[in-house]
Amino acid sequence: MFDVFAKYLLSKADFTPAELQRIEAVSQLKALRKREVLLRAGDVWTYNAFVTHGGLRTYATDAKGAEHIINFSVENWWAGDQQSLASGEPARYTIEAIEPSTVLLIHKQDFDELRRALPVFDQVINTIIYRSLTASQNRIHAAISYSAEEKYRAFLQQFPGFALRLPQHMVASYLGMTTETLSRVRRNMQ
Amino acid sequence: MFDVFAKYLLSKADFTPAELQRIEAVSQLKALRKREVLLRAGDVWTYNAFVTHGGLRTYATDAKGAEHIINFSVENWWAGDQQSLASGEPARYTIEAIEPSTVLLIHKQDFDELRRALPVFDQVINTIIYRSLTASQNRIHAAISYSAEEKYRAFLQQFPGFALRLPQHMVASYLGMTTETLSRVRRNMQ
DNA sequence: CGATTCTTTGAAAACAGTCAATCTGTGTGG
DNA sequence: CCACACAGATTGACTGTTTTCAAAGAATCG
Repeated sequence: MFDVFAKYLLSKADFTPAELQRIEAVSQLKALRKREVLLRAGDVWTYNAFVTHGGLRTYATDAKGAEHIINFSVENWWAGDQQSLASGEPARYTIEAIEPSTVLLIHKQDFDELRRALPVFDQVINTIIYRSLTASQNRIHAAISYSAEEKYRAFLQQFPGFALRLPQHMVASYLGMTTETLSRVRRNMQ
Repeated sequence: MFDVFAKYLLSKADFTPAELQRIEAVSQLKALRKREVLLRAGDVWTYNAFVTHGGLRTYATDAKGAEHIINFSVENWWAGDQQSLASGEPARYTIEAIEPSTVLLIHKQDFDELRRALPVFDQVINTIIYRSLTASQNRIHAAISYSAEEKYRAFLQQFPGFALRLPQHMVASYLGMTTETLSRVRRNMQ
């Protein structure tokens, strides 16, 4: 399981075996069943989580009980509540496994220490954060500019194949529309 | 002008005079008239820009000629096209002064060097990036979950007073609705 | 003051949401 | 293996919201 993360890191930069070992030493693996919750809204989040297998969703629940998916995290990507992690406040989002999944957890303290001690690691994390910022910006752009159909097309293009792994109502929730609307959009596209 | 930035940095962490001097050495100031463009979509962006006075907007123009405001940057905040900066690709967004403004520019190379050489600076920038990520996430949440009125209310709450400095059609564009809709939302709120 | 930009309003059309029913596929227990 | 329950997807009719288009009114700037 750790080797998935090691492979990921090595694809981003050159890590020595000693460095990888140091990272492994503070990593803990956690297997999640389908629908199992990694973080519940209201709890405080103190980890950085890397998804080695499966897929998770991060969502908010509104006053009417409707869920709004803020983010998907599939294998080789990160999950977590950045706000809670940085501020120590209770998380506003719930993170839940969509499929049977495995995540690799590194505690905030260990993580920050790794960044300080290993320049390569710091560099890699930095790049990832920037990429994540860019992705957020693209999503904002889509959300405020596109029609329902354009949003769906952009989603398919950005995550090819991924839509097949997800129930459609989750895609709809991610795109900010109802299941029914997405269903009709799909019909009109054929 | 640089003292605005120095004050900002000192409010975030302790910088020695020598450190501040080193930062000043690679900073260049640029005054912008109202409507003056700092970055035009299609050009490559190679700076980090800090706004010391005034306010800018970052926007995309769609096929129909409509503008969609991705971001506002007022005094004591940052502006730039992260995607272009990181990738070297042409910028997708245009950055333009809403009011007469002053920005402090640090070239990408100098900036990265400052981060490497000055741990305090690196730390501060890191915090800012995380905060920016959190802000993006909040905005995504609002964009996919809220009604027009809720979006406007959230905007007023998040940037109190700022709405007064902006033409309303820009607020509307930022929130992903038409000027007419925002005008009607405001009427119904009274 | 005149020109321009911004805001508001109304009416119609397009779009997306809601509610309720039906259809589909999957998996479980008998 | 079948019957059934269940979750997900689709559809139709209706409602509500937002956009579009056009025009008029207000505010701002040189």
